[in-house]
Amino acid sequence: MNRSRAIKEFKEIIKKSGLKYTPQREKIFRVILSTKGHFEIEDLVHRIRSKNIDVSRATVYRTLDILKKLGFVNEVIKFKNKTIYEVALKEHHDHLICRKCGKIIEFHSDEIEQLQNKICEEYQFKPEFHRLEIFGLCKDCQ
Amino acid sequence: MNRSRAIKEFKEIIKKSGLKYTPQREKIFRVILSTKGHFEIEDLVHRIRSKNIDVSRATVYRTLDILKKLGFVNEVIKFKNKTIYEVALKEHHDHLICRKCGKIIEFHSDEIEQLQNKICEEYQFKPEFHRLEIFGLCKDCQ
DNA sequence: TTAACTGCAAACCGTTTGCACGCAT
DNA sequence: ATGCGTGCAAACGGTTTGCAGTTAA
Repeated sequence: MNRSRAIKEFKEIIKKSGLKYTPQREKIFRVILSTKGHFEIEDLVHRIRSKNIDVSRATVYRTLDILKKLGFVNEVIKFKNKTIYEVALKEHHDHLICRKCGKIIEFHSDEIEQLQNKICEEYQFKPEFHRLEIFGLCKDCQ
Repeated sequence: MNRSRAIKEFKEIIKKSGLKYTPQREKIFRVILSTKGHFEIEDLVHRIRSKNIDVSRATVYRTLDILKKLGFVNEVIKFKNKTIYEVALKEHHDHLICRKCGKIIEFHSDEIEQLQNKICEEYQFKPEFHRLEIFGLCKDCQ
C-alpha cells in the first residue's frame, strides 16, 4: 500500500471509529510512514521535534495507541523497557534479532504459519496474531 | 530435574562463576522453584514478604538477573511493562497466550524448530534462543 | 454546541543504582 | 582480609493521567 492511500484509509477508519481526525494525528502518522523499518516512540518524538512539528509527547503516545488498536502499527517487542513498533503495511513476517548489534532481519515462512495453525487446532485455540523472534548473532557479528 | 538437585546445581554453578552463594540467593531460588508456571518479580517479592523471608526488593531483582544469565530462568515476555519469567527446568516450549483471560498454554513442535534452523541457515544467522508466542482466544474464552 | 482532543506537568510504576555496612570466601 | 553482596532510599526512564483550555464535527 502506498503512502497517500494509507493516509486516506487512516482518515476514513479513524472517523468511522467515532474519533476525530486532527492535524496532530495526521502529522504523527506521516512521520511514521516515512520511517523505514522499526521504531520506538522516543525516536519518533525526537524526529517530530527535529522537523519542528509541534506535537506533544503525550499526544504521540496516545496516537500510537490508536494506531495500534486500528491495526496501522504492530508492537514488535519490548526491549530494555522500551516498546518497539513497526508499520503494519507490509505482509506479516517474523524477526531474527542480533543480540550484539541489535539488527533486525525480517523473514517469512508459510510452512511455519501452517504448523502454527495446526497446533492451535489441537488446543482449540483461536489465533489472532503471533510473534516469532529468533535471537542470536547475525552474519557480521559472529 | 527435581528441586534439591536444582538447588545443588545452582550452588555449584554460582560458585563456579566466581559469585558468592548467599542465603538470600538460595531463599529466592527456593521460592521460585516452588512457583508453578510463570511469574513476575513483584509477585515474587510479595510471596517472599508473605513468608517473612527478609530479602530486599533490590536483591530480588539482582538475583533474577543472575538466574537469567546462568540459564535457570527465562524471560518469557514483557507484558504491560512488566517482565514475566518462567523456571527453565523443563524442556524448551512456546506459548499460546489468551488475550482475554491471560492464560498461558505451553506447546512444543520439533517441526517448527527445524524450520527455524533452516531459515537461520539461509540468513547465515546463528540462533541462540527464540520465542514464539501466539496470541488469541483460548477454548473457554471464544 | 459539545464531546473529543491537546499540551503541560505531575504522577506512576517497574526497575536500577550509589552508598555504607556486612558477610562469604 | 577483601571484595562481592545486601538493604535502603533515592533516582531513573518510559509511559500514563488530571486538568484546563482548544477544536473538529
